[in-house]
Amino acid sequence: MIEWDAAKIKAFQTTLLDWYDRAGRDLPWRHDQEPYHVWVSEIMLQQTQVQTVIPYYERFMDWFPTLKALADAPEERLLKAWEGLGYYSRVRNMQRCARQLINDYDGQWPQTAAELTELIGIGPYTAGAIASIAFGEAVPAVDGNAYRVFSRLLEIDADVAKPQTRTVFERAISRIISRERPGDFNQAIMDLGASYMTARQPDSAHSPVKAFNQAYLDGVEAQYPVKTKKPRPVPVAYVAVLATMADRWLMVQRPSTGMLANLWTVPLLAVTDLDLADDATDAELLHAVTTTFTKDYQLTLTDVQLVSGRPVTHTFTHQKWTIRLVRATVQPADLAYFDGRAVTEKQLAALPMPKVQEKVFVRYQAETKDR
DNA sequence: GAGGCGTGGTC
DNA sequence: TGACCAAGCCT
Repeated sequence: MIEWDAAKIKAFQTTLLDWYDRAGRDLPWRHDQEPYHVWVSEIMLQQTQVQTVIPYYERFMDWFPTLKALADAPEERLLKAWEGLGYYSRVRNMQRCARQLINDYDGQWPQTAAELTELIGIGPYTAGAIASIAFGEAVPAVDGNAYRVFSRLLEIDADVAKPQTRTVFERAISRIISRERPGDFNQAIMDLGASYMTARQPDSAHSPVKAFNQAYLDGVEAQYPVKTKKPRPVPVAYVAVLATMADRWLMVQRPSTGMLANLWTVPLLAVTDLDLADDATDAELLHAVTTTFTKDYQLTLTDVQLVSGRPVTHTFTHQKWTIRLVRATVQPADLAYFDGRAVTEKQLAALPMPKVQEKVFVRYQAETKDR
């Protein structure tokens, strides 16, 4: 890691901010410095690309224009607004944070990063982003862009996959950040990280800060940032039960904790819970599905059949699901004890569902048309 | 502090 | 396909 003197720091600030004034992106959440707007955008942008976020942000502001609207929203509507964005605890934590602000802070945002970190769902990065952008506090906002940009500029060799590395970057950036325009400085770093200083195939030769990019000047840019690899997703097998009662689909809500919390899917049975031998036949599978389904949902399945075709696969960060599809019907009288909903096609649209559920429906329709 | 927690895009 | 990446936080 190299050090910059005061003159070089000043020159870097000027170069970076001049470029940002000239070429910074016009994004919907940059039209003002409302902390609510900054906050919503920053939460959406966690692990998510700008192009994906823009339409979600516009709709979110339409549905929940104020902190109070968000605090008062039904969770189903909230999750619907987030449907397809992933990491769904983000939006549930946002509502908890909105209520926290209203109840404990008189509806007023605290204005320092140190205080913002106390709020639910706001960690070191988001606190720095809100404090600098909305309130002008000269604090770093260390995200993936900052790791990428500053590891190259300063040849920082610390492993960015390790939590304690963040403090290394915070200390370095704290010395370099503009005291006059900290919010613009942090956003300029993000724009730089999304344009010239990308993860793959950076274009440092044309970067406005190439003269400050030590790794580039030394021809070792490809080495940065240093990051250890994550383990591969573990395989998990399910059977999806597409069950109807008259013209209604049987849908169940996932538990309030863990993966896809509180989202809706068709009943999913873990194959490990079916107690099947490795060489089990389709008939044995369907029998096990029928008995397990009855035990789990107090419903009797009839006309149980395997939907032909390949299983649906869906890869999460840490799990790879393989889902076989089973079609069945249930008797209306049984629904009294069903812990879920029997919904029409139209009602289905109001339920927040994960992407993997959409894949299951799409596959089912593809397999059953013209039959 | 390692692992849980989504999705879309690129190579 | 699989591997990796993209404005992280929580437990």
